Amino acid sequence: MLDLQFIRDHADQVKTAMINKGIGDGTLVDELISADEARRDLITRTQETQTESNAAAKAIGALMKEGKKDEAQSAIAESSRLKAALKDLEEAQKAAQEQVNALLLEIPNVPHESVPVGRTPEDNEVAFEWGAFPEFGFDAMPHWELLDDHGMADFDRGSKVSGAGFPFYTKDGARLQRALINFFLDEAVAAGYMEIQSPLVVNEDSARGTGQLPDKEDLMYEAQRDGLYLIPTAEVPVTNLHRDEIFESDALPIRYCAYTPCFRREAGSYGKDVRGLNRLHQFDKVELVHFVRPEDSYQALEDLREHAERLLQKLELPYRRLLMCTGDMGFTQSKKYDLEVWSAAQERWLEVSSISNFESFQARRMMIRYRADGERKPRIIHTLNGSGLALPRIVAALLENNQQSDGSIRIPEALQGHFGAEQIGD
RNA sequence: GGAGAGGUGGGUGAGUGGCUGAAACCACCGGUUUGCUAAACCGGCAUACGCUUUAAAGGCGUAUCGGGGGUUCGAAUCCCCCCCUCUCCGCCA
Repeated sequence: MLDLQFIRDHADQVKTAMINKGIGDGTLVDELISADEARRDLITRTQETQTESNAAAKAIGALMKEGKKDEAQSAIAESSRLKAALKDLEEAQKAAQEQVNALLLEIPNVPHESVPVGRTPEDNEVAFEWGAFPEFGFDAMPHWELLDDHGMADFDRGSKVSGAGFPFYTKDGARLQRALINFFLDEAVAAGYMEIQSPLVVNEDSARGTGQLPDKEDLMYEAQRDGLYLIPTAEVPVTNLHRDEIFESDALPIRYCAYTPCFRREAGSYGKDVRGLNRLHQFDKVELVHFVRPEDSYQALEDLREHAERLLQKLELPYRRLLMCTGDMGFTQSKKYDLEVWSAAQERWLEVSSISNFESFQARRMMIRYRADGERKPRIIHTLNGSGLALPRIVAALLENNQQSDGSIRIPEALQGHFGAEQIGD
């Protein structure tokens, strides 16, 4: 969420941001500001009454001690009267606070000035392209056929055991998963990230902290009986790791990498968009998370992006980088890049990484702060995250792009050590 | 899952209804002393919110002793629910 004071001081800027993100016409901002005025008025009145009440209670204590029972008695009557007034005020104040909170949660983050204004995915800016599309002298097979030919995955039995979107990986398929996970983690650690393993379920507070609640509960599988959610991304547990903490100034930046399975309920479209590994309910991902000082966050975004891109280059996968436009970037982000790899048989781009700067939007809700040198008041930090990388579509592109005329699949050199072979198939 | 004991400021830890936003000690920051270090001594040291010409700073106030609710004129202290930690038992990778 945004800082209320910031919204008050920059109402027009926030309204423009909402319109550019395609979220309402900005009238919510005016509603919020007037709700906040009402709230503050009630707070002031409540506190004044509370002050009187506290003074009265204190006086009663003193009178009792001196044995002046009669005077104490009339003071108690006065105090009781104040208490009744206080109760009404407190209820009104609580309601006003809730209204402000609810409105505040509906105000999206403000896009960075470098973000292109636009409404649809067509308005995203292709900022960079790398690598050449492979040329085949034969009919290239989509990855689901390649998986099948090499016995690398079993979708049918996955459906039987769990449901659609929960494949088994088998033989070289399972080994390729393991190789990629290790490759991504090793690269991240070499780049200075601290490797951690996180819980795969989180409580409600954590889901709220990173913004999955209250609006996106349909995204997550829920263990209702225990009040827990299966994580849709490691972003949730890893960012919440430092919820309600105050860092010393020399503790930042902190950079984590974490491998986790991710669980997503989202019922997507049908047909070839969701064929094979294109869209799953459970998939594996290495996530990168940064906790940084505000002044460092845009440099950190570029560092994060470059790290993710280096992985694609090492895997020799043609990719492009999109700078997401205001309308397609999401509610909580202030700037976001997507990386998409070229899937040679499907002849389409597949999103494999999403890299975002949230500025203070997440950290404010989670109260993650740091104490700047010489400053008394703690400041909200900035958080960022990005995939480094998500596996299924990497596997899809890897298989499709590297298929050979003899039916075998070449493993990129950088991955051969982790995989333990130069190719799949004879 | 069963039984018991606990959760107080960065840490240890006092505090069983008004004198406690909270003793004391440690850590940390500033100062005095000092050839340097150490020691000693003095001072400071939570967070959020509201008000204050809301630029800071300062001042005033309110709330917070795991979380929520209740009793009371008044709660860290009494009652209820929940969460967490520890010990023992059970179960288990």
